[in-house]
Amino acid sequence: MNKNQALPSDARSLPWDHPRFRSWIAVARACQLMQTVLTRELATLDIKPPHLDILINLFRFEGISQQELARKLLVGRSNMSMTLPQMEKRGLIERRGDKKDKRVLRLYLTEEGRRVTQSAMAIQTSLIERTLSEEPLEQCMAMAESMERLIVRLHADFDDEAETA
Amino acid sequence: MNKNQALPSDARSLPWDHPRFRSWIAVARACQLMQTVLTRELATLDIKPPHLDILINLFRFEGISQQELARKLLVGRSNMSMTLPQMEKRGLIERRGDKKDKRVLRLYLTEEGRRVTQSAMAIQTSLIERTLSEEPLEQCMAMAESMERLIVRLHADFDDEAETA
DNA sequence: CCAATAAAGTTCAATCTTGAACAATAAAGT
DNA sequence: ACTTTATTGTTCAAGATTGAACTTTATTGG
Repeated sequence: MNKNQALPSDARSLPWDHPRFRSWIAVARACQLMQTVLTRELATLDIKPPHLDILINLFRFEGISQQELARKLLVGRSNMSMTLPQMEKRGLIERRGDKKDKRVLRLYLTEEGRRVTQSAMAIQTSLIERTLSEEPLEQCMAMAESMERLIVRLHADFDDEAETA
Repeated sequence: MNKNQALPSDARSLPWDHPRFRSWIAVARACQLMQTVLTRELATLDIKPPHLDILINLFRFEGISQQELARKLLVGRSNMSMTLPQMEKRGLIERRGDKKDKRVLRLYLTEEGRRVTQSAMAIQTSLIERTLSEEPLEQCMAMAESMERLIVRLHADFDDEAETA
């Protein structure tokens, strides 16, 4: 019985024999598909999922800084520096310097941005509702709670590895 | 009571009031974090999640064609045409022409590729087990079943929109 | 007050991904 | 047999993302 455990690289005990592994693969696959379909449906508004993520965050947290936004979205600051000016040129958002701290740029939705955000959220919500409608509400809630726990755990790993490096 | 429902673009009834929407956002966020952490841990092997996806599929389905692989991974054929030659140069995989059909290239792992795949799978499995260890097995299984159903539903949408276009 | 350090944002080069146009081969229809 | 249509894989240009180096502004410590 020690034999198998002593050989981590052994072909026995393949990952797909682990129930949690299989479960997670299903989660990842569903996410990827959802993303793909969402990308297609958002095309009518000429925006992509990353833009929607930004818009939704500005919708909820008006006046957030680029840094804070990048952290929330788990992307690099440079990403924001490349993407936000484009969205500004398209008239979706506005960037104004902070009065107190001249380093930070605070972000706001324009009226047009707010309209696009609401249309896009309607598309996303409809897709999600349509896709999850057959799943019992209890099951959805239980899933959400599990995911919240995973997020906490993963964030610990994330920050750990970041400061170790 | 009719007032609110008659205004779909109204600011009331925000997406995050819908329990299924909130649930899915949590799923998406957990996935993204998992991906980020996995990317960091795979760096020691000098491969990235897309490479691992390819390796795992070759591990399971030896002799698969580029087309089939692209379909499984939900990426474009051009992606495979760009990525696979790199992996071939790194000695992880091998591409051999099909005898019957001169159009198709069939994919195989090299010995080195098999070693790397096993190391990478060990990393991924360990990360998943570590992250999901506190979730009851029943809950994991229920989640997996939900996800399988979502995948079926989304795939229907996916194919629909593809052939409509 | 001044030097050192930290933080916010930008720039740039490298890498990934995608979709459209293309070449080669196979399958179908006549 | 032969023209048309499909399929497989490649190429190319455009767009997205990242990490490192850099600039400007704040903060900290002497």
